[in-house]
Amino acid sequence: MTTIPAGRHQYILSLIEENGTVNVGGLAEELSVSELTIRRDLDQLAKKGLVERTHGGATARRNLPIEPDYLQKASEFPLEKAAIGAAVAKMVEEGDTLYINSGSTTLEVIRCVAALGKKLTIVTNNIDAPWLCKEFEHIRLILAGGVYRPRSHSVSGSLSSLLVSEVYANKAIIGVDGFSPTAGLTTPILEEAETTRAMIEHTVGKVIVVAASNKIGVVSNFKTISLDRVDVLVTDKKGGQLMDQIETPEGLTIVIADMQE
Amino acid sequence: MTTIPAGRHQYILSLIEENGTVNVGGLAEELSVSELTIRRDLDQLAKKGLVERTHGGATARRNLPIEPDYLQKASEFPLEKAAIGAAVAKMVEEGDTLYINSGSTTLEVIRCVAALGKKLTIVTNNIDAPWLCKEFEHIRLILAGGVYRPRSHSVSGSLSSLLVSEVYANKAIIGVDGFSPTAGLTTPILEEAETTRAMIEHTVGKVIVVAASNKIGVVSNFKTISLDRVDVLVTDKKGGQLMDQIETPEGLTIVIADMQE
DNA sequence: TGACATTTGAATGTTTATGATTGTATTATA
DNA sequence: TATAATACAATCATAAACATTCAAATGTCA
Repeated sequence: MTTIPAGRHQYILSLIEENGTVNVGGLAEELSVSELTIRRDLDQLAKKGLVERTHGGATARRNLPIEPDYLQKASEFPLEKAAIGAAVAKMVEEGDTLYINSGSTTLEVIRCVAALGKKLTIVTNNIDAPWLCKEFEHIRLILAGGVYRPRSHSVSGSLSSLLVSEVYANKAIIGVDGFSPTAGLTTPILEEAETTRAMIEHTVGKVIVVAASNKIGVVSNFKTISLDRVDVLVTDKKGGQLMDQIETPEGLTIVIADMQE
Repeated sequence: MTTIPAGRHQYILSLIEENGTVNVGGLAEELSVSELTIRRDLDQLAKKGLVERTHGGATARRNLPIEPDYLQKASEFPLEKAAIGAAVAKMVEEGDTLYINSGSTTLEVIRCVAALGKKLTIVTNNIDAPWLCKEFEHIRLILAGGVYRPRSHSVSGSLSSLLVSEVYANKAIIGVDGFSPTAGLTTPILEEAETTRAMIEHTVGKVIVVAASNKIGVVSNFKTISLDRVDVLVTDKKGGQLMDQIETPEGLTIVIADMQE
């Protein structure tokens, strides 16, 4: 038996693949190392997104294997994001061409929208979108080009706008880092803001902004557009309460995504 | 037991193939050399992309989370492709801007080129490239946009050419499905041919074609360009033998990628 | 033969992995 | 809900693996 960490990791993964779960004590005995070492192994595998850590062991993970820090962000408000994704999916109609920008919330939107089974064209700068859509014949996916940004799993910048300037969509689904009545939509990355703005400018129909409650009232670094171009805000229950306290602009529809549903 | 490096390398590879992992101490004892020598062996194999180096040993190279059929294709000539990738990496210089089209061989090129540690700009339509480059700060990766094609893990078509028409590279590294003195470079997909042609037309330096022996003399469906625009062909040993029988065009340099090296 | 490149091993200081210890958090059971 | 058992997190010391540099042995070519 190999005595190197990587060998243990492989073995643990194969065991999880087979049984669905593993427990710390059993592995420690079987591999003749301390339980502490096993815990560290499992933590490392969990950080890579290969297993799901549980009390006393680990279980198989079904979702995408994606980057740890991104994974963490993606699982920040999983229920809220899933609810928002489902709510947006209801607004999409057969034949739509959708602009969808990058972000963990909009990735969830892509997942829900693609699962509808409707014929759609999705134009996005999210690098994970191909992975989600690879099996769906009914989705025509157009990826924006541009400079790759690992941290945000996206491409952006002026080269992205080049493609966007040639495509017109009838709906835009936009995730933001800040949603504020005064500052409008804001993001922490200049290039992302530019690409998102280009998307909105080339949308002839409704602009739908998705934002969980932790984005409401927040102002990030770079402005995308002001709120008057936004038609619909899809948020969670808590976000709806926050919006009640704010003076909502004219013509903005607020949709509360129900998590119980 | 032979004591030459290449012999050890082959033995180590076979052992990894069989067990999934090897450890430094065990190999050193088994092969009667110092652990330092084993480490150097593993480092060399890792540099060629044949194994994955870990603390204490090495493991079989992790596979990308990619489609089965693509995976199968990618592992068709793994040693040849790794050798070709390493050979191309030697031709790349600090500061280069590279066009690299899609395909399993060129993906291997990206892996080798990215591992060099040199500051580079890579422009590609291969959707798996971000995954390979996500940890490399020294690589600026520009992804071409366009319509996503799941089967080939790429984006292509006229929207891709839009971005390509704005970027000029000083080297192009092109994978093909057919390499023929009479028919030139050919691929089975029209859009891919268009995107590849655009890349070559926007390259001011050398055009390097990579093709394992199973592509030499083959004619696929759609022509990319004729051979007179190709400066270098990088192929494997068997491919070199095939090229000897063919009348090589003027000005075409043929590089044989050595697998033992 | 001599100059040179390649391979190998030794010596060095550094990084990583492991296990013991302590106290805290979580789960199970009465 | 209270309590015991288990799993955990945090810290430290030790050991193993590592990177780096140098020098010796080996092979190659002129």
